[in-house]
Order: sequence, then C-alpha cells, then structure tokens
Amino acid sequence: MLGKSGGGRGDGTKVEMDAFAARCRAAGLKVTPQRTAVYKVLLEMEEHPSAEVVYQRVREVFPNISLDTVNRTLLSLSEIGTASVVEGSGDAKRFDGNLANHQHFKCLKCKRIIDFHHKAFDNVKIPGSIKDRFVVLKKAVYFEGICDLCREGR
Amino acid sequence: MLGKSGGGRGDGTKVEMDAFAARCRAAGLKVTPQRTAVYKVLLEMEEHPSAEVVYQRVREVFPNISLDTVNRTLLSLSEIGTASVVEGSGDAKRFDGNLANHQHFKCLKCKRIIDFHHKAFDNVKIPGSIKDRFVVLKKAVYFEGICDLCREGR
DNA sequence: CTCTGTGCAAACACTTTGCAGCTAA
DNA sequence: TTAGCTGCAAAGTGTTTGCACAGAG
Repeated sequence: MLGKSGGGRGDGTKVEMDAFAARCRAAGLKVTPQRTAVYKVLLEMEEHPSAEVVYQRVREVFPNISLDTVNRTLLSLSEIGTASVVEGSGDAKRFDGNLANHQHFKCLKCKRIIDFHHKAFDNVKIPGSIKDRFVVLKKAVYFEGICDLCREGR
Repeated sequence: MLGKSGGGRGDGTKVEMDAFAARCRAAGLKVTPQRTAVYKVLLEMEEHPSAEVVYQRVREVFPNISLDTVNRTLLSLSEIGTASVVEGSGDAKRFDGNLANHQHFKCLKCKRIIDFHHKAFDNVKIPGSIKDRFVVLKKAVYFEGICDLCREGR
C-alpha cells in the first residue's frame, strides 16, 4: 500500500469524489460541501471513527459544521451504501449467559440477538498478521439481517 | 431441546445456581439475592437481553431492585467470566468508508477498530439452518482483544 | 462486626427530533 | 423556485458515579 495517492484506501482522489457525487445524485441526495467533507474524512481515516471523531476532524476544514450534520450524513451514507456501520456497534450492551461456543445472528429490525451453533465456526484460525500484533481475547462469527418474525408479520 | 427442565440451556437448575454461588465466592463477590436473581434471569432468556430487559424481568420476582444494580451485576458477572458481553455491543456507532471485503479487530482498551483482510474469511458459508430462517445481509468475522499500542505503551 | 452491595439521584455520553433559514439543482 | 439540507436547541435513551444505609460473610 503506497502513500497518499496510491489509490488503495485512505485518500479522497478526484475519481473517488466524483463517484461519490454521482452516487448521491443517483440516490436523490444533494451534493453539499458538508457531505463531501464528511465523506472525505471518512475515507482518510483508517480506524473506523465514531461520529464524534469525524466531527472533530471535519471541523478542521469546516469550523461551522455541527455534530448533527455529521451524524445525519454518516447515516445517509450508510443508507445509500456509500459507507457502512461497523457490525454490532451502536446499540446498548447485550449480555450473554451462555458460555458454550456459539455464534450470533442479530436482527437489524427488532434487535433480537439469536444464538446458533455451527461447528465449523468454532475454530476460526487467527491470521498470523493479527496474532503477531494483537492479543486476541475473543473471536466471533457474526451475521446481521432480518429475522423470521420481522420478515413475515410486521 | 426439551422443555423447562431439559438441562440444555435456559433454566436455573440447582446445580447451576450452586456453581454460580461458588464462582462468586471464589472471586470475592458476595452472593446476594439480587445477584442470584439477575443471573437466573440471564440464564432463562434465550435472546441476549439488554440491562433494561433483564431489569424488567427481574422486577417480576424482585420488585424493589434498581436498574443500577442490574447493570452493575451484569458487568460484574462479565468480569468474573460467568457471563459475557455480546461482541461489539455497547459503544457508539462506528462508521466505515471501506466497502471492500475486510474484517475488524477491536481493541477493548482504546476502542480502536482496525481493519485486516484475510481471504479465507471472505467467503464464510452461511449454515443452512440460518439461511432458511433469516435474511442475512451482512456476515462478519470479528476479533476483540488488546492492540499493539495498548499492550506496550500505556 | 466489617466491608461489600444496594437503591436513589444526579451527571454524562450519544443519538434523535423539530424547526427556521439556507442552498444545490 | 423549491425540495432537501444545515445548524441550533431540546428531549430521549443508556451508562456511570457518589453516597448513606442494609445485609452477607
């Protein structure tokens, strides 16, 4: 991965920004300077920022922007598929009394978290590149989607 | 999985409750009726509840308990390893501008979320039992632990 | 008897909502 | 011009903290 203009990730090249503008227009969203700035910051940041962090960063070039706008923009971008929310984040803590090996499926609509157990997932191998840098305390396979109840009924 | 006393999961059998008491004592936690009630409810609930939901349920048998106690108890139980917090849950939303296939490692100390990419994880197979019941919109392999910076420095 | 745990209340952090004026198209 | 966006302010939800009393060990 090269530097600033390597084209990999982490820079807001003209091509990327044009694609962004096109995508907004296609979705019926206006291309405002605030939106553009938020998106650019999001691309530049390697570690998935919270709205607050994006806000701090965007303010460096756009001192008048409000946290709400950043929040709303990030949500909009997630909706049109230009960004995404990191799996699982954003809701209240959920507790689990089941200590056996298992995996979770979370319904994005009703927020239920449902256990399942698929043996093949019990022994996910931690890649060497991770094991070398970090202490891994928990490994998980995790699915999100719409559950049976939400799909039918309401 | 059988009914209430099948012994699988979801019931607070005497054996389980005794083991719980032992574990508390071993960790230096007192075995109070509130703690016991919270733990029992957690075992009985199939879908990982938030503190609020546990609270509502515990109140049915313990009308005077406070939400704080439930919260603190759930946290304590997680600390001594008798329960756990569902991966990822509990913090602010995190956003991701990287749409390419990748996985996340989250540092439990500094809350950084770090991308990595391990090809073998890109095509995790969704078990049939899940595919039949749910619409899966996102699949993820996710690790939690302590990152390089937190491990050394502070 | 002692020290931890509980309940209450206030403080905090994050998100959501309503609204008036602004602006991209 | 006009529908959608922004900024501000207030309210909502979930979590944390401090303290006095009560109860487990």
